[in-house]
Amino acid sequence: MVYNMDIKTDKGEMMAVFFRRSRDNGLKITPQRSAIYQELIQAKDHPSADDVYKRIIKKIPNISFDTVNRTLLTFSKIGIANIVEGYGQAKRYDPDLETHHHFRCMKCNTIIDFHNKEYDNLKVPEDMRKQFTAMSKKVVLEGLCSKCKRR
Amino acid sequence: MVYNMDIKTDKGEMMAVFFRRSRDNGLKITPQRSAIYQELIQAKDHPSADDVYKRIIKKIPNISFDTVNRTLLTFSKIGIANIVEGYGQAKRYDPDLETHHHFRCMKCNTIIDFHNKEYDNLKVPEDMRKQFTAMSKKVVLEGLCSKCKRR
DNA sequence: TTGACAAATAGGAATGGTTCTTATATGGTT
DNA sequence: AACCATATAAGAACCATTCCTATTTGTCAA
Repeated sequence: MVYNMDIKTDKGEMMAVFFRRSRDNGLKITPQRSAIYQELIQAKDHPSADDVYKRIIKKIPNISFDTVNRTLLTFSKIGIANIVEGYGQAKRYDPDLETHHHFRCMKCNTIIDFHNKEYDNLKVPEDMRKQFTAMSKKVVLEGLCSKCKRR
Repeated sequence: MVYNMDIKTDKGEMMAVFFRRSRDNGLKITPQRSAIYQELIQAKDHPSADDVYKRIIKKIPNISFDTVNRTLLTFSKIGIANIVEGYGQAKRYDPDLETHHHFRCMKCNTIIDFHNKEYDNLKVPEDMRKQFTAMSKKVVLEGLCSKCKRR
């Protein structure tokens, strides 16, 4: 008896998305790419390229760091992974200590400040407040700025 | 007649905060530090350490990059500047494409995902929608995680 | 199934940003 | 005015990322 036969796990679905999106974008399905994607969906800690490399080298001992790094960037380009805070740029500083919010252009990485009362008044959810001490909150919008939209 | 005599500009106030906070934290007021802070409050683009260095070298030609970098880090430690998105870490990846939100620990840099309906339903403000195309929005809370709180 | 070709990979070199080290200089205090 | 802890300049070291090139490998069409 094969109980699991028809159960589509989340991860199974994610792998299916991976195959489809790769094909749709004319990308070859290589063992390295598959392994990197698998490693990523197993991870629960928003790993860096180096983190993924360190884990995957146990399974594919001669994989190169460059492949891991390049592949993760490819994943974000075809929309099967997102890059989270820490955009791999130099640290950027802001002397404005008032609560404000950010729009970030995904193309040119410009960060634009904006103010918004509704956003300022957001409450930290109860369950988060129990575990953590939140000292600041801000809304981050990401998309295309007017310059990059034109192109 | 000195019209401006009593007008405290924002920047004047900011400089006052700079002096006070520096003293309170036992930091010396050096020409370099003052100049770096002035440069920062004039900037409107969330500059990187290198950006600030390139600007300030015109005024203090023999200042070193290291001083600029170290000083900006000091500013964020004593709370007169914030570091914005791009925490100077490696890029970090997330295979979860659903809308979710982030809590970031300011000490250990851990990013914790959480879900929240109210946050999901936030509207992009009208004036932002006119200028930009927002493709994602998320709330970022920053503070201390349970581990770092204990210490 | 095989052959051809475009795409992907490994490995190492190069780059760019950040941090460390150390000798010298200086702000703040006595 | 003199002292000392702190800050600075300069360059080396470090780390993450990207580039380069020769080799390998999916994929597709015959």
